[in-house]
Amino acid sequence: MSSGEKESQNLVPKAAAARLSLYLRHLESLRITGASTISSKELARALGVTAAQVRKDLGYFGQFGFPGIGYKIENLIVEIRKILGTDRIWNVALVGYGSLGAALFRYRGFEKQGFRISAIFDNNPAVIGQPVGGLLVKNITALAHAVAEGDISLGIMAVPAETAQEVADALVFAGISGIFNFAPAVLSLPENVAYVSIDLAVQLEQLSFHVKQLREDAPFEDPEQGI
Amino acid sequence: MSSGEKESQNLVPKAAAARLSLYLRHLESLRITGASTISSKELARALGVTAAQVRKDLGYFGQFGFPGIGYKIENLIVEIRKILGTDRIWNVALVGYGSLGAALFRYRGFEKQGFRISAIFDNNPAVIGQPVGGLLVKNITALAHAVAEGDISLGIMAVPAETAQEVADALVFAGISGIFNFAPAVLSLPENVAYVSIDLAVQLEQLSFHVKQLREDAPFEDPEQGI
DNA sequence: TAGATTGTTAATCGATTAACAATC
DNA sequence: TAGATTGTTAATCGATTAACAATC
Repeated sequence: MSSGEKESQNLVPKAAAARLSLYLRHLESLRITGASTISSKELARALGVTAAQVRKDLGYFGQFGFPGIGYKIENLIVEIRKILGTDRIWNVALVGYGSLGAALFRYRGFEKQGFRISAIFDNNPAVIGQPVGGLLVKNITALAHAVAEGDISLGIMAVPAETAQEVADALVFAGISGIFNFAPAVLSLPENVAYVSIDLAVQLEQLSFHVKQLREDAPFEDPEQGI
Repeated sequence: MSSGEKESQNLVPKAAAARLSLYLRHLESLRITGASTISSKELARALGVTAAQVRKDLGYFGQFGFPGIGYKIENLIVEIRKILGTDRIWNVALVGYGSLGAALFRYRGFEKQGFRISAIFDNNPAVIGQPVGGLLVKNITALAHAVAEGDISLGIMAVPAETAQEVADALVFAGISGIFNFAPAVLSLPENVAYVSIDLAVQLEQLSFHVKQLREDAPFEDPEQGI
């Protein structure tokens, strides 16, 4: 508890970090247009947020802009990548090679951002040993060894809810630093393991909730309704 | 602008609605254990939130509990389903039958919550006409007709970023009420169309960011670190 | 220089938590 | 009755927005 130890803790709203990814995505899409600078106002407009928020979000991490000019796109891309940790390659273990796991393995968007699925695991004898894009699906019992060998620090879980906690425990035991979970379950993890979870059904439920809310707020069919 | 028109607008924090889905998920998993009531404290503990938050979240929608007792699980499931709009079947159009689209179609979690993918569309001649689990992949040009015919009100987009906006426009034109988007793009949609978006690469970036933050906050390797 | 735009402080807004009377 | 727990108000906390001096 010496002074300063809590300094770096929670100064950054987590929503700010989430927006950083979206800024990056837009900046990368701008590169091909040949633009070289962008203002917080333009970036905000493209993302549907306020200019003040763009500047504040970036301000949590440093000073990247030029008054009167804006931000240099190439430079900002590099800086945001550093912040997010995608200025490097991350080796990722995929656990669960069902249809979702297979789709995630084939998904091109990951490697574009430096995430390389370098090992695949399952517990199903029918898929263990199967060759997949240059890899072999391994028995989940080989996880710890492969993680250590392959310098793997992230795990993607595409397994049923029933086995989710035990797979998570195995990933933690293997020494993984972060878990991206698709199983519809809350995982208990040690504090030093990072955690992002998506439940696809929950997201669809949110959509139906929003649809319902819109209908309640506009009880009479009025497709051209203004502000 | 007559009085009262804004009443139902934004009394409910959107984070509250998101948690409702998680409460529901946990309650459903409890059913098989035979428990019949649960307190806000127990529910909170299982989800990693505070008991006050559980009560407040539910309080936005009504009074579902019994002082001194807690909530009746069966009853609360029914009520949350009503709130989320999953007390009915939603027909869903899946647009984009690549590997992600195929995985989403096979995903069992959707139908459990009442979402039925009842039509599949693509623009690729190689997959159009292909039979898939009792359906045929249709040409995306048939969207509007099929949506009207099939009482479809939600759309899932599993298409590349490049075509995302035009697919979204087609869904809107076809009269869809909500879009679940997996394309890494910000969509422009009319205000009366609900919208949930997941960018898988963005989620992985968030994970690497959190891993990086944990490492910065604990510069010296200390796997047994306490609170 | 005048116009544009940043970085940052202060003001506002919204969401979470704590506390407790009412109820079973 | 005593103990448990809700629903809700008030207090706290955190995040967003507005404003503006500094800068190019």
